[in-house]
Amino acid sequence: MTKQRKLIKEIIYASCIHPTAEEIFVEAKRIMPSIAFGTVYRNLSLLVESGEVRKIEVPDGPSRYDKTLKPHEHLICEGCQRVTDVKMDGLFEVLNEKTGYKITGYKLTMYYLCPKCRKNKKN
Amino acid sequence: MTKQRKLIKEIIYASCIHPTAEEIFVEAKRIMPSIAFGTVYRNLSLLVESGEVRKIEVPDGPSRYDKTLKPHEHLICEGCQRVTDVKMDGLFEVLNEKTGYKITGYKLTMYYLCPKCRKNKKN
DNA sequence: TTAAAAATAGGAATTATTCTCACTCTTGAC
DNA sequence: GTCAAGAGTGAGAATAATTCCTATTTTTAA
Repeated sequence: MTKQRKLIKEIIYASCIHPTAEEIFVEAKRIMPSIAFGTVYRNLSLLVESGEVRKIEVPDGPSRYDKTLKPHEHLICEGCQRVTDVKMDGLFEVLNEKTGYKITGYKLTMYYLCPKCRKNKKN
Repeated sequence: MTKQRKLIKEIIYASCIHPTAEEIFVEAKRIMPSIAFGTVYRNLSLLVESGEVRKIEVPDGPSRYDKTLKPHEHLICEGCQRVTDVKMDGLFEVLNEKTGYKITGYKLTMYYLCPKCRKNKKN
């Protein structure tokens, strides 16, 4: 684990905003000014592959990255695009059963209107 | 509904391969040689927005488009990346209940190894 | 039929991401 | 220690997917 990769992982684990590669890069550069954008991307791929970090694909925007401490799903607000975590136990089993296939993984993203945006829409 | 949009929708509805924007463009151009790539993208967005067509985001590849006749989910093979449909009733209710939020929509993609790829991997 | 509005073709521009490569760090055998 | 091999980095070029721009064409509706 190089110091660059360690730093990138720490930034993700310290953040609660599900940062984009660019946001991670900016924060990393603040701490280690020599770091390159390509290094951030390369290490993000490796961290995702090793399961230490999760990639969230966002429609019409750059991917976001998340820690993998506890399994959870994502809710994206259709107003402000902000990502929220939501715990949901036993979904894997439900999907395996419902499909009848041997599923190796899944990606679930749900959409809603967060309280703030619902309020704004009314006005 | 312009004739370009109609053509694009028909191509998607006639296809069973969940075509990419490019594949749609190639087929559309065969029938209407003057059509432009930008027109395909613009109309795909409009068709998705109106709910006539569904967009499937594929990790590490261009998005694919699908008809919306019957509700169903998608299985992507981790070997060949091919997309397969799978019917799953009552999932919306499950998610609404499990999360406790008023969900407006969701996107579920499941991963597996299709029979062909499983066989190839063994050899 | 004619003016306004909407959509198109074609290509340039943008965005997110990956690739290339010269250089710099380890690291482990001697 | 030191030297060679391999892994990883920084900087920027390249690519892929998609969106944007604009002059022109088509449609609409008065």
